[in-house]
Amino acid sequence: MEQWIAEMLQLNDSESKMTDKQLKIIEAAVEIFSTKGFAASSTSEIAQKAGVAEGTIFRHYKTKKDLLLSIVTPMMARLIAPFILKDFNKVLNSAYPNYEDFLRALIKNRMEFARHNLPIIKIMLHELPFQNDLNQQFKEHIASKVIHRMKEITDHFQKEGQIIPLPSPVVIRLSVTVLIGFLFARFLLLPELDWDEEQEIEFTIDFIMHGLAPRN
Amino acid sequence: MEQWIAEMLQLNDSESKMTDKQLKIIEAAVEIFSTKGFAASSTSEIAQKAGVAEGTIFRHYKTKKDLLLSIVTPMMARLIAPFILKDFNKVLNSAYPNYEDFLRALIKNRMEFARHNLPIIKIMLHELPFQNDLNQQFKEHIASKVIHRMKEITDHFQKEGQIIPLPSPVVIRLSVTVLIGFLFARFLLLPELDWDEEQEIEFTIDFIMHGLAPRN
Amino acid sequence: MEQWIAEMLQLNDSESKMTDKQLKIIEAAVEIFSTKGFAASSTSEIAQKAGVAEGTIFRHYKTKKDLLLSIVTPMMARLIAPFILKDFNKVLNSAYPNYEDFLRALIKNRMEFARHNLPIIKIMLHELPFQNDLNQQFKEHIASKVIHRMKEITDHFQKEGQIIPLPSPVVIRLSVTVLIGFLFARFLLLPELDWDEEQEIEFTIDFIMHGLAPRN
Amino acid sequence: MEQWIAEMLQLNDSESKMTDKQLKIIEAAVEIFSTKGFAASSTSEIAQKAGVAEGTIFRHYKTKKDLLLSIVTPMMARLIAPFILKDFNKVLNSAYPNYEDFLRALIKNRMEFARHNLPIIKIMLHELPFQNDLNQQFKEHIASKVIHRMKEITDHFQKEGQIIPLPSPVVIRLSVTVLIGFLFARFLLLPELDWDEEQEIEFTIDFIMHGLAPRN
DNA sequence: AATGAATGAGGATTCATTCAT
DNA sequence: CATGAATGAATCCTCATTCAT
Repeated sequence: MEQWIAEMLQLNDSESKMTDKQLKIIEAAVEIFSTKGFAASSTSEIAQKAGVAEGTIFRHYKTKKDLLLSIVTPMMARLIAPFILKDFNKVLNSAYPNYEDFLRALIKNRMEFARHNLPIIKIMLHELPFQNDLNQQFKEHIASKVIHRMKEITDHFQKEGQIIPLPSPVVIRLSVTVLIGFLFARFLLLPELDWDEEQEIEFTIDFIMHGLAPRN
Repeated sequence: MEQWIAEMLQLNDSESKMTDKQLKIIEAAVEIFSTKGFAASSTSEIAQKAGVAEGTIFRHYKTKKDLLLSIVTPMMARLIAPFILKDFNKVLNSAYPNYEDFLRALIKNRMEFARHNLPIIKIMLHELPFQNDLNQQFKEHIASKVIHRMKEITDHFQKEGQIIPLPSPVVIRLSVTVLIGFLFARFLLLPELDWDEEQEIEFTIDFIMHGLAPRN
Repeated sequence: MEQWIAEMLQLNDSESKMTDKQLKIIEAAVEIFSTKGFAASSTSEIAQKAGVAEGTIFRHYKTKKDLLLSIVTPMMARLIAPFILKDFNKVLNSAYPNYEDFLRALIKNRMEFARHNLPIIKIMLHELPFQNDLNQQFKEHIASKVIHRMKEITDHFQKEGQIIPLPSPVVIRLSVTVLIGFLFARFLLLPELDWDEEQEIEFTIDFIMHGLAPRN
Repeated sequence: MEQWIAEMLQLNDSESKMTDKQLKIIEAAVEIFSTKGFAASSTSEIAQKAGVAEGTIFRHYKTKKDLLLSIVTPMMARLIAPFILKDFNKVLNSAYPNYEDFLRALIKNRMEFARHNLPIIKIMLHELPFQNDLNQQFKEHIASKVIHRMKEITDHFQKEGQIIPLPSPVVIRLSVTVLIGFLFARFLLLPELDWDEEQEIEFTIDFIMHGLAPRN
């Protein structure tokens, strides 16, 4: 778990170098928050698991909540990374000649993302409903952007006649719903199953494509 | 909120009379648990909101956890009520000549259920990952039954050639995913929107039906 | 255990008839007080063990402390019963021609008493240091009487030259110490041992008699 | 005789990495436990008397029970210190040519011990019957060792013909009973009396020696 | 930067006692 | 008489946070 956390945080905080202890604290916090929930986790347990004195946590993070935010906030950005890449439009026009390819790329990309960031994603899911600031941050900066981009894409493929001309919120909802449903089943609900991911992905995409195919 | 709670608990405890205070406690607990999460809710706050001495809570529920279970456990049963109705088979064969009708009945039924039990459903969703006993209860008594029934239904309509002969777990996952995705969006993610439920339901069903239509 | 408790309390409260429930309460209290100590015993546990509602205890005994006193106080009187029998002087002069016989009678009598009242004796021992009123009661009404009588007896046998003419407090202390030490070992310290009581008593008396024999 | 004192103090010093506050806590706890009993003492009262926040107690002692044990357990060892000194055998053979001298040394030694540790001894006496772990600890590590040593000594002096050849448990019981009886009377039962300790000790030893003298 | 002792407000829970039924 | 629901003060204990070192 260490590498990707360091990596992830360096992305965001490229200038502020993390101490070794600081990293250990984040690692411990991620594990404990993700298994017990934020409210049920104690800073002393985190300190212990991090091999750090209790006070040390508060030298780096003013409050327990701060610690949470320092974990979840950067993850938010990465959650929508594929939707805000600068060359997304280019990609949109050239790389994905059809909705199916786009879906396949998206699903695979987010799948790897989920695979490597599962604990933090869990934390995010659990705390979004309770932490108002997180919730707002999510709605304002994340959801709106994803929806915006998805709308562009949907419009694009609808114009091309590739998918059914339903209102774009409906198309987005249906697509995303199935996509997230798959990830949810794969990683959260039944992670212990022996999934044939390739095949499931194809079933899933095929399902969406037929569901959204223009009616004749 | 009072009526349906009373109703719900009368279902379960038709003989055991709840005190007035006990009911107040449950109501307060439901509201507080659902807005702050179990771990972040304090019994003293519950007592205050219920207009009851804190000790009174513990006269009726040995533990805070007990109070949670007394709220969530009966809800579990009702969660799958439509799947274990005695006359389900009859219904299956006669009332729903096709998968579409079945889906429509199911989606509408669960929609009403969600509408009337939203707070407790929230509690359930939030606590399932953290309360091991709840989780196990859910997997053993709820999920397995739903899956079992869904498999029967899927097999039935697959035999009739109404839906694509994919492995039933896949069919179930795709159907349920879309269904739950809709309920989730409607009631949890964007409840403040002005939904045209009838139309959304039709879009959703249409999407599933085309997604699962036999390929020619 | 029931009979002797009833008996004991009827001795004291010969006029006020105990309810069945009241008796049950006393029985339960004796058992629980003696195994957990007064402070660590809860009235609710007593009520439960007595098969009685919590409130019922307080109908008969105004406070938990009252309940304790109602158990211990009558036992106090019986503790010194042999020392205040009306015909004690007669007995003194006629029945016990020597100190040895007196000791033997005393030791056997108190032994039976201890055997039949062990739990209450335990309660008394444990609570005497903590309950000031009990303590005072004990010193004023019990200890002083025993000492007074013992002094008479000691004086008597010292005058007869049967025992060493030490100050009577010393003689009393040594005699009583050995006696109680034996009872303590027999019933409290090592009750599970297989005691040959007759022999131990003879050893004990012989020890005291030689220890107090006039020096030549 | 100073040796065991030195040793005893080393026992105490070795573990003293005590904070000032920690010491205050122990002092307060000893006083309150000894006057009200463990169960009737509240941690808040201890904290108050120690001039410390209540939380501080639990930083040093996980549990109220832990606090009790940290007071009583080391006292247990010191209770039998004179019986487990390494050079006890030497002492046995050389320093105490007769049982009387041994008794005198023992009684004086334990008397000083009692004088200086009265409150903790009280705590021990009160809690031994209720705290199972303490009880077991006492029986296994303390009582058995004392009895073992006493048996050696008794055997020794019986072989020399100095004391009556009764079964050693009887001899031990009688000796210890009188000794403890004296300490009990002196320090617990009638501490306010103006004791002539030297004389009482001599009376007591004389009593035992005559009681255990070989019959002719 | 790091520690860890100290804090005190707040946590869940227990308890003796009361009172309407 | 007996009940048992209700109480609220008190209990033991936890926790996030501070601060002197």
